[in-house]
Amino acid sequence: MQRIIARLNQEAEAAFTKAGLDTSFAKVVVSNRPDLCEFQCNGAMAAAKTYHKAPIAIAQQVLPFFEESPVFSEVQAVMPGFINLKLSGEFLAQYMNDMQADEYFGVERAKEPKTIMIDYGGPNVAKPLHVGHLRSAVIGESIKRMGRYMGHTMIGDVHLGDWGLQMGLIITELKERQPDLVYFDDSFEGEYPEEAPFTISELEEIYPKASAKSKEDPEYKEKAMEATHLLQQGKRGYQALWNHIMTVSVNDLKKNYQKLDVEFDLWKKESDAQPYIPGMVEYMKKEGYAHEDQGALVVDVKEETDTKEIPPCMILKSDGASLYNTTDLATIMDRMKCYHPDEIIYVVDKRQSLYFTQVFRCARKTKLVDEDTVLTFLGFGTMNGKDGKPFKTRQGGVMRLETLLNDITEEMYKKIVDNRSIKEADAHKTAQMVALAAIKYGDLSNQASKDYIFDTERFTSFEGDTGPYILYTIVRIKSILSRYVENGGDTKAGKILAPAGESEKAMMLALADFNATVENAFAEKAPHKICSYIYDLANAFNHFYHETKILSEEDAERRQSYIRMLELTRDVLETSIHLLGFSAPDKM
RNA sequence: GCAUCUGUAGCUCAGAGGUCAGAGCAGCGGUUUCCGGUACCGCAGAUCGGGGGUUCGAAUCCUUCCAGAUGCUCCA
Repeated sequence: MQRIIARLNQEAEAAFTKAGLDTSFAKVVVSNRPDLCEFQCNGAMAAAKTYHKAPIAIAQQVLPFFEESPVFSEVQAVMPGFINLKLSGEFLAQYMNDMQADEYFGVERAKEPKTIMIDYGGPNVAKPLHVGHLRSAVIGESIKRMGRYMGHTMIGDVHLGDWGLQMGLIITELKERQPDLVYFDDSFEGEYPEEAPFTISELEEIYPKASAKSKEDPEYKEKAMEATHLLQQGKRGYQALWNHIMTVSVNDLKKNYQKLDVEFDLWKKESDAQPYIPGMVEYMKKEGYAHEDQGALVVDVKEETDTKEIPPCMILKSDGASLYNTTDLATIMDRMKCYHPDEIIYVVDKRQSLYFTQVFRCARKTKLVDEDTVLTFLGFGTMNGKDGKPFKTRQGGVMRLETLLNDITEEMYKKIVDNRSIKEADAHKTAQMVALAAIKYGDLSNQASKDYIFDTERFTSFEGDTGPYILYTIVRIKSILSRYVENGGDTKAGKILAPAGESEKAMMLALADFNATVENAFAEKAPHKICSYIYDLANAFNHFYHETKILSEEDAERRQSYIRMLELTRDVLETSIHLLGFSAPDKM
């Protein structure tokens, strides 16, 4: 469906044409003075110079042609040359009815759907998720859902960190503790056990211990590096252990992401990219892209327009080992080969900006991607505590994501039980939903690229610009609708009528903005725009609700119109929060 | 040192050339013959970091200074 603003632009263009003026000046925008008008056209001021006329004279010149249009109920030319516009109620009501009939509530889906891979999550094997993983998961999930809603093929890849020293460390520590395990018996030729010799909590305890030891004890580190090397060479026993580590760890990660309502299409790992490396290195050498520099193999990626020195992209370390760059480039090869995406989006910490600049340039220069393959770096800021410093536990340690989620769920549970009589089991489930809304909305309502302060008290509040407030509004609408149905009402009867009052019209205008909001939010990869949209819509509804008797409205047609409006509002709100990655209960 | 980003009300954030700079929280004052008051309405609170410039018009563009965050080949 055409955006309402696009329709208004058409009207404006027609008016300017009729007035003998260039249509390039005919631009309508949402008013920033809602007390004066709903939309405004500022073209007269821009045109003043071209036509050597006073802006107000130009405004008055086109005004009659705006008046002709059926979509406006009120048009005015005011000093210095603004054209103030109000929409006709009938036009708006028609737009509402069309919107309701549309499966996507007016959103224009992509005419040429793209295949877009989105790399987010980025957890490491054998390490628990901590708060640092939150933003990537939450932002990435939202963008993935927005892209899907727009009709694109979105492929979410968790891009698991399973390569490197960490694995060697775990194997080494395991060997110290349980040297008798068959995995360490080189003469063993039988089948290894199916059961892992450790649980996830043991694994999570082993890794930090091993990591600490390796920092203090060079000999231990040597052993871990050796183990890593043997693993990468394919040593049977280590491979079997690696499989166990993967299985135990991935199962746990999946459980945790599920609690966050985050779902990946692919569980690809850094190790999956390793087979591409030898060929890739060979190719880069042969084509002359890569050269040796201080013993390392690098690709120059600096460009003339750079305002600063961009260091070359390193492909192999001087000891011949691969590194993060190598793996990421190989991953790009893998992705191009398997999915041939039009775009790859990386949702990662913004501090990796320079690094990704290097990788992207290298991939482009060495033609690992097509010329028109878009590589997007979506860097997000740090999640800070109330003191403005990176979020920590009270003890100053890294907080687990699970702990954060549990704490906030507990908090929500108390609030829910305090205020409403609700069944124990329901309260628990509801608390989880509200907690997720609190966390995700709190995160997403900030611009992704900026650092933000995670304020538990503020995010979990039912008042103000918060997730719980949005859910409360949805629940309230649902409650009214179900009461209507209980009393024998038919929610599908009738249609939306022209608004009778100001607050009703304001709500319609808010609803009508849904398509433009979603389209823009996805184009700019800015979930916070959806947040501010639903906050406005929720406010518009609550305002309307407070001055309108809905169920006791005596005029049957008007009552049906109200009900249909509520349905549309509920649907738009629920669709929006789905795009953000959470959902609303029926009661709370 | 160089580079990037950020600086808007007491606090947390929107706004990215257009009419008095918007919210929320905190503060103060209201609204209940109640469809969910975890709501709604109002008041108060801002030389948009400072200076200079471009423009009919600048929080928004340019420039400079100040402050903070971050990053600058063999970690990821």
